Amino acid sequence: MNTGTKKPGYSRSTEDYLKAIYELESLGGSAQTSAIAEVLDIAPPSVSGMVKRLSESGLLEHVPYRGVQLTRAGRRTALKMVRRHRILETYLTSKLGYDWDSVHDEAERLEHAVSDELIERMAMALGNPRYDPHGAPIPTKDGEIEEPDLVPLADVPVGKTVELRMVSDKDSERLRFIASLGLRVGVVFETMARQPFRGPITIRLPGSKIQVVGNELAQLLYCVIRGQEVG
Amino acid sequence: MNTGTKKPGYSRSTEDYLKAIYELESLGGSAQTSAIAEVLDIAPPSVSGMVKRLSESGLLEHVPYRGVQLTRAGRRTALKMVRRHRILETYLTSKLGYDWDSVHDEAERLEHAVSDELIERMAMALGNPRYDPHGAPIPTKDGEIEEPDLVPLADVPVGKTVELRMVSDKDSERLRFIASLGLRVGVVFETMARQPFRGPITIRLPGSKIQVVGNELAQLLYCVIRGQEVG
DNA sequence: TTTGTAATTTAGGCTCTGTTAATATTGGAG
DNA sequence: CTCCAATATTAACAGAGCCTAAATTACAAA
Repeated sequence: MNTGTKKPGYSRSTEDYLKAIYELESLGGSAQTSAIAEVLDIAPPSVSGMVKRLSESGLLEHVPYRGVQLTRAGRRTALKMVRRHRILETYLTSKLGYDWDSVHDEAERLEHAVSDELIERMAMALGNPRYDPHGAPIPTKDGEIEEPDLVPLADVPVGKTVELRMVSDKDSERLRFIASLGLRVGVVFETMARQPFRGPITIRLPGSKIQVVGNELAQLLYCVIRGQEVG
Repeated sequence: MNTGTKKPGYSRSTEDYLKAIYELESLGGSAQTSAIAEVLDIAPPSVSGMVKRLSESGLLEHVPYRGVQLTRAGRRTALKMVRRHRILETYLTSKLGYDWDSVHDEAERLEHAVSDELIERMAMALGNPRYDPHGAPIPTKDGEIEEPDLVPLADVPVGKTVELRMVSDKDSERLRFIASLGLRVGVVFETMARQPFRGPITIRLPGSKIQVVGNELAQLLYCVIRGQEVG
């Protein structure tokens, strides 16, 4: 009577791989071995080995030399890890006074140790938030996630009013720098000018504060365009 | 210039062994291989192997066939784990609505994943508590722990007024049963009678509620004697 | 079509932490 | 003092997950 749908209980490594692969898939269709290796800071042959084990467990499908795709079961677990990570980040920020640039590492470790119950209690205590402190959408308990339609600041035309909606949580230094420019999730500002050749972008923040943002950074600042300045 | 005192970063297993050995030492002088194996639910030869590695790391001293004792470094780490565990239990109980019978397992996993900073933030949010929900003393940040002088209820003479101060957190079912008797840390009651031959003890709780407690359970209920009833 | 380069996988090894089976030591009972 | 039972250790091995070096495959450029 055991249909194989008991308590999964995957290893820390397994959880890390699934989450990483999920995040790579969200960007471009399927995840390459070398990309996984890069994200997890592991040698590519180690990834080959692990991918084999994970595909034998039915968590992903592997076409040798081509890449990897999560199965339904794999995606379910990956989304659970994403939910855990983002609830944890939100909790640490709202309830324990962490800054948005210091929650990532803590959540990265805790996400493997918490129970479902603890996560749901935290979510409850937070009023079931839909976004984490970096603006990333939090998957629901049953694995649904909003796919927000955002534009990197680097691609916003000049003269638009935009709202900053999401920033990558990975690099703590970068987050500190972003905050030091006066940028935070929810801030509304205007694009004033952009230099050619992937040059920096000038923006006007609330209070008419002017800042210049390099192109590389601007690619990681995800915005919604809210309106258009009168020329 | 590396004196070997950098960031420890011990494995999950190492942390479990050290904590278990610390707790065994608190009961009877030194920890036997079989006792460690029992507590950690591991085969004795595995313990022999691990003990060898831990003693090579300078965390404990091992006299073959005799037993094991923590070194200063070992005790420091053990007490850190105990602090983590007890702060976590307290936090989960006070801030996230857990019952005293359900916090142990959660804390057991989290204690390996949290950072020092998170524990200190939790402790701060709780007002630096000195006892966990089961009445166990919480070691300070620098590894000092109160050694409360408590008497098992089983050893309290009849006719005394006592306060329940501490209960083992290990067995969730037992904790539920204890609570169902009306017993909680801090409750003051009187010993009314005791049957011979390790028989049960009759107590009178606040509101004159009478309960009977088996001897085995009574050995795990640690009390202070507060006064004496007039014969 | 051939060929070079980059990406990937296979082969072989290592550490950690666990297992069981066999052996050694200790300490108490006779 | 001897011997047995309990306890502990050693030996041999397993598997997860990492590594490097060598072999293989894919793909694009010539």
